[in-house]
Amino acid sequence: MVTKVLCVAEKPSIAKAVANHLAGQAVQARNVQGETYTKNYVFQYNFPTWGPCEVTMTSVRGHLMENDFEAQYKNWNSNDPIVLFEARVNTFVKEDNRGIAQNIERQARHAQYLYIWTDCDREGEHIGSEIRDLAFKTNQQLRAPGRVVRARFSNIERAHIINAAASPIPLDDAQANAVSSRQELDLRIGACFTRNLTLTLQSMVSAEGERRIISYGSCQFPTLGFVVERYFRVRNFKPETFWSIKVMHQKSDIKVNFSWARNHLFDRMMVVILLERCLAARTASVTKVQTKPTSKWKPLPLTTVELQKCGSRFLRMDSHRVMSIAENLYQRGFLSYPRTETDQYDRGMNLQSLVQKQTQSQAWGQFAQGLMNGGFSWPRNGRNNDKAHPPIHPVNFVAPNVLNQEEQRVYEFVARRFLACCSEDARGSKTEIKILYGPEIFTTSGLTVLERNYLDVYPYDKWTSSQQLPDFREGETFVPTEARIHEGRTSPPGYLTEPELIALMDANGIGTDATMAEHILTIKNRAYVEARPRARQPRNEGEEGSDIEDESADQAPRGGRGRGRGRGRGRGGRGGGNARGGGPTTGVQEFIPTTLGVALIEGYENMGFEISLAKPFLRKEMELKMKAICEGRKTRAEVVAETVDQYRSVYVRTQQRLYMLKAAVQKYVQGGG
DNA sequence: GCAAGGTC
Repeated sequence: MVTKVLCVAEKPSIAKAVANHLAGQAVQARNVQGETYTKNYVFQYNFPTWGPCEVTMTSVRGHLMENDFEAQYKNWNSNDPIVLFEARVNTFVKEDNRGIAQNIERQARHAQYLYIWTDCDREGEHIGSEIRDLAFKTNQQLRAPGRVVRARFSNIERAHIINAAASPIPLDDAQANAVSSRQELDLRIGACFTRNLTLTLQSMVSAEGERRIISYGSCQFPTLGFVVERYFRVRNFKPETFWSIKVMHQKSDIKVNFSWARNHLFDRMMVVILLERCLAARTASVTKVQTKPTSKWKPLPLTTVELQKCGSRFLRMDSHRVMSIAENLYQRGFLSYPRTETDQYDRGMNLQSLVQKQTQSQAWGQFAQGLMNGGFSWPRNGRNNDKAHPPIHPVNFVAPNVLNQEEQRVYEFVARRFLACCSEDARGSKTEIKILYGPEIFTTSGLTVLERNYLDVYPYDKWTSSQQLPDFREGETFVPTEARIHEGRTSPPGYLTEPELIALMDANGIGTDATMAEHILTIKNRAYVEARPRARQPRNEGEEGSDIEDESADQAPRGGRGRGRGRGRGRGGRGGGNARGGGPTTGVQEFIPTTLGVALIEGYENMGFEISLAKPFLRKEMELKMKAICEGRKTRAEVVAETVDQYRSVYVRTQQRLYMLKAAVQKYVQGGG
């Protein structure tokens, strides 16, 4: 009797790729009854572990199962929401997964082995356990040891897949349990708090005929919290005046501006005294002239988070839009899988063949050809590897006329980013000049770009030569042409932009690559925040904490706009901001909380619990607990029990201080702002 | 009518 193996992948694209690799040719797809996307692939394969086998390769579409409370808890009004911490939760096949579940049950019936090919991450492990449990229903034999295995793979290169097929490993129940504990907790906590908030506040915040839902979730609330926190930092900002010394020297018809090593001081008298000492010294002396090579590093391989941030910055698309377009391009076979945390390419990947495909392009084909002719350089390695997917890259060339405008922009960005990753860093030469003027040090620097390299294909990065510096020699002295005091004012931070919000979520573990854009959409849809295009230049990257900007005269009036106008709509549309007299927008969205959003966060904050529902710590704690389950330090039951206790206690105390939440809503929403 | 996580 021939040995039969059932292979199941997490998504149709993986099933197809793996089947073709193992079969060594394109395998004819067999339709699954009533299914549009899921196919079965039947072929022969000689597994080193089991010998020649008849293989059926199929797939699911993510999680198969759904959790919900028992029927008696469905009615919001007949139960106190607190019962949801204890209520029985049932797990069942999701409505639109029935066909897929049946397919697995049918195919498993005669299989000797079940080979799971879900992604190698926690969720993948859990999906694998769902598939296994379904297969057990029709085939008890599979319960014997060694009959259910999984593949360890992190990309779909042929050699890698063949290798994975040769070395099956067991499914990791600990990881699956970690996920199922998170599912149960998110459901209980989310449903309990959401029902309570909605039942308590709905009448206060809904317009006539409207029945607004006020939801709580372990991801959406911290996301809102970030927006509100920044909003208050902008509002509470008090500008301060500072002073600095600016030195200019004209030499060989070039005006050179030197900047003060102390940057600036908040004490004008002190600056006056220091300037006087400089002037008293009359001459400045050059203490250092150094020219050395410098480079601008090429970008890292593209992750989902980075794609979303760049979408906001360069493509004028919000994160949700970018993701749906990338998803579409993936399904049409143009881009690789768009949900990945990985910013390293596996050494075994044949990147040159991917570069080769891009030589067809009118726009960047020539650059790609240059890489083929010896310009190729292996991409840098970032710090992340989810062991499930490679960085986002173009898998096939597509002509622009096949795509609509937005698709073109996304495809072009991914392609250019990929080619930039495969190029050399840009090279330049940097000159630093340091002078001593009286007791004070001033510096200036100049940059000459020598080789643009990756910059030629990646216009999203800017690096340009500065003005040529005149010749200065160490020890040389001169009388500066001009030395004066400059007055500036600190300016408030801007409202939170979408790339900043995504960066905060990423850094705090709020949501995943696949869900961050959805959480942002949720807080928009719940009317907790409003988004509008920012009408000014983006702030310097990585300076989120810096409130200092030069040139007070050039400040846009970003602060003191008063509190958000709450439920009022119609503030969208372009050019909503008034900075710089309605100047051009940058395409970056900024978020402002509505009165409701502020009230929710402030209401909970005012309750003064040691753990805040609006801050990311609870989510981080959950992450740690999941890790504990994965490492065998805790059981699923322990984690669920202790977390439920923790939240129940928060919930009970919330009820005692519900008046605070109502007061905050009263103040912000009904008080008219 | 609730969450967050997969996936289309």
